[in-house]
Amino acid sequence: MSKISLTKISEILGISKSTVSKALNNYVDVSPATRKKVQDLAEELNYKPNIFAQNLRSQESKIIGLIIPEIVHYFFSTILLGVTKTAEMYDYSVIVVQSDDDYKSEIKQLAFLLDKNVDGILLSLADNTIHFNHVKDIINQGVPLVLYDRASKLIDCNKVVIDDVKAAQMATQHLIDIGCKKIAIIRNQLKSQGTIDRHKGYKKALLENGMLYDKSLDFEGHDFSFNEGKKAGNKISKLHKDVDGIFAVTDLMAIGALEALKEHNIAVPDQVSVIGFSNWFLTQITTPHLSTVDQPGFEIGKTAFKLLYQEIQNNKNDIKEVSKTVIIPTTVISRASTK
Amino acid sequence: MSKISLTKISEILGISKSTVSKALNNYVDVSPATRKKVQDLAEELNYKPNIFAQNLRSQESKIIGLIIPEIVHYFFSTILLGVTKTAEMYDYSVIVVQSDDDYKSEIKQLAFLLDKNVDGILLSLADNTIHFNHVKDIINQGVPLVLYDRASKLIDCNKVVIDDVKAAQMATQHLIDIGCKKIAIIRNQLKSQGTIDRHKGYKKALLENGMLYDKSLDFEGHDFSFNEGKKAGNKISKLHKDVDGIFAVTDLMAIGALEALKEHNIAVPDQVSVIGFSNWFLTQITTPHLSTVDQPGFEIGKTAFKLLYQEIQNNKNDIKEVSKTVIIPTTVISRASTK
DNA sequence: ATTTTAACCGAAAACGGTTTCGTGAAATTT
DNA sequence: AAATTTCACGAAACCGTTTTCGGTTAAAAT
Repeated sequence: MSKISLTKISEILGISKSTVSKALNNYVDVSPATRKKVQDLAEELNYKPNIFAQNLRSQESKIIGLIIPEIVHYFFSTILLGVTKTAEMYDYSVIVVQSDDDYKSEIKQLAFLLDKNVDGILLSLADNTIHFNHVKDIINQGVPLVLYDRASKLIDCNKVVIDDVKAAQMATQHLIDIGCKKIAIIRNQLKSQGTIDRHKGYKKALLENGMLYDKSLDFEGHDFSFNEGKKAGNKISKLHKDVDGIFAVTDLMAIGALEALKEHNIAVPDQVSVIGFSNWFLTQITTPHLSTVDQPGFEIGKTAFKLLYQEIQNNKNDIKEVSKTVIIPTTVISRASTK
Repeated sequence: MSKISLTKISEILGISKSTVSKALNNYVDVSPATRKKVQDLAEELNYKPNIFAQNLRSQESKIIGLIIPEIVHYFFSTILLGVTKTAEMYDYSVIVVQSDDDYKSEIKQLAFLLDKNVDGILLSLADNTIHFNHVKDIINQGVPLVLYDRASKLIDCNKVVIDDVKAAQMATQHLIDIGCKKIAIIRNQLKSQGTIDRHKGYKKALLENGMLYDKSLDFEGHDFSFNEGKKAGNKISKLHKDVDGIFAVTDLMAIGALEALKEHNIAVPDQVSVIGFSNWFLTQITTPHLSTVDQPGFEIGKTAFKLLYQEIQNNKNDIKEVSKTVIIPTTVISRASTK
C-alpha cells in the first residue's frame, strides 16, 4: 500500500540506495547485471521517484506560472492552450492565475507564484500598470520572466508580441486594395499601447497611399465593446453616407458596427466593407462572415514558453544572454465582409 | 544574494534551527523574547520557507490538477476561472491540462498529473470515454478526485453537475409559458449524456403540459455547431411554417437557427421564439439577444474545488465519507428572442 | 610477482524544513 | 529542604533523492 522508495528497493535487493539510484539513472559505474536487476524490480513495483525529493535536491519545480489578464477571453485562452501544450512536451506544467487586468492584483499574483517556487513566469501586463518596479524586481532577483502580448519597452527582458502597427496597416491596406476610398476607424481611447499602435498603423496606411487622414472619420468609444462599436456604426451610417470602408480595432467593435449598418439597411460588403481585429471565433458566425486580422494566440503562447524555457536553461548554466523580442506575424483574413 | 534558510538564521542568532522553526510557527515552547528575536530577523531578511522542503516533509504539494476537455471554450474557461479563484483563497494553485475531448489523451493527462504529485484532480470526462477503469484506478489508489460537469454514474466519487433534464424542461416550459403551441427541438445525436438528458427534459415538459411529442419537430444534426443549427433552422422554415417555438440544446445551434430564420424573413420573436442553452457570451450580441439557460461555470468550478479540498482534508485525517453529488441550479434567462 | 588500471559499489553529505523526545534549569509545591 | 512541575531549548531523526568521494576487488600491464 505504502509508496515504494529507492530505499525500499535497495533493502529488497540488498544493495545500497546510491547504486539503485545510479542504476535507474543510467550511470556508467554500475554493472549490467545489477542495473537489470534494479530496473526490473522498479518496473515490477511500479516505482516512481518522489518529485518532492527531486525538487528539493535540484531546487527546481518544473512548473512555470502564467499570469493572464482575463482567462475567459478567446484570445487569452488560446494563448493558455499554446503554453500548456508546449510546456507538456518539455515535461513542464503550468499554473494559471488571473490578474483581472488590474495592477494591484498583478502584484499579488506575482507574489503568489514566487511563493510557489515556480521556475519562471509568463506575464501579460494589466491594462492599468504604468509602473514596472514589481516586474523589474523579480527580474533582478534572477527569476526567468518573459512578457507576452502586452509588454513594455521600459522593461528589459524577453518578449513575444505582435506588431500592432503593421497589422493595422495591413488591415487598412486590405480595404484600400479592394477599392475603398473613404475609410473610417473605430477604436477605444488611445490609452493602451495596442490601440495606440493600431491607430498609428491605420494612419500610416492612408499616408502611404496618398490618402488624407480625416479626423471626422476617427471614432472613439469608451471601451472596445460591442455596444461602443454599434454606436460608432450608427454615427457613420447617419453622418458619412460616403464611407465605404471601416477598420475596427477589435472584432467585437466590428460586429457592433455590422449590426448598426444592418439596422440602417446599409449592405456589407456592397456599400461598406468592414474588417475587425483578432480573429475571434465569433467572426465565423456573423453575417456576413467578418474579415479580420489573425492574432495567433497559440503561436504566441508556444513561443513565449520556449523563450522562457531557454531562459531557465541559461540560468542553470550561468549563461547571460541579451534580451530579445520575438514578433509573431499576423495575417489578414479576408472573408465576406470585405470585397 | 543566496537564499536564506532556517539554518542561516539559527547561525546568526546562535540558536538551534529547531527553535527557529518553532518560533516562526508559533509553538508554545519558545520564550516570548527569542520568538521576537527570530521573527524580527526573519522579517528583516525577508525569509521565505523553502516550499520544496515543506513539500517533502508533508508529502503534499498544495497543487491540484484540472483536466479540461477544451480550454478555448466559453463555458470551460469560466469553470477554470472559478477553480483558480477559489483555490487561491485556500492557498492552493492549479495546473491545467487539456484532454482534447479524447479518451486516450485523458489517460495521458491523468498520468501526467499524477507524476507531478498533485494533491487531487478535477476531471470532466472526454466525450468518447466509455470505459472508466483509468479513473477508478486513481480513486482506488486513494487520490482525491472529483468529476465536474461531465460525470458518469458508473464512477463512485464526488461530483458536481447540473441537472440537464430539469434545465431543458425549464427552457421548454418557458416557451410554453409565453404561449408557444408548436415547439421544435434542435439537437445533435443522442450520444453524450448531456444531449440525451436535454432531449428528455424537452419531452417531459411537453408531456406535463398535455402536448404531444412530434417526431417531425425533432431535428438532429451531426454535431452541435452553428452550421448544423442553421441547417435545422432552414428545414423548419420550409417544412413547418406553424412552428412558433424552438429549443436548441446549445447556444451555437440556436444562433445558427436564428440566422436561418432571418434569411427566410421569419420574425423572432414575433413569429417564432428561440431559446438556447449555456448562456455564452455570444448570446448577448445577437439580434435579437438570445434567451438561454444559464449554466453557471464559475459556480461549478468553485464548488468542484471546495469538494476536492474537503476530500483532501478528509484524506489526511483518515476520514471516509460517502460520495455526494452536488447539483448546481440553472436558471432560464429570458431575453428578446422569446416573448 | 608486483604495480597499475579499471570496474563496481557504498557511505555519507546535502537539499531545508518539521517534529519528537530528552535535558537542564528555574519555579513551584510539599 | 526536598520533591515535583514547568519552561525553554537543542539534538537528532526524518522526508527521498542525487552525487561526490573513497574503497575494494579483479583484471591488465610491467
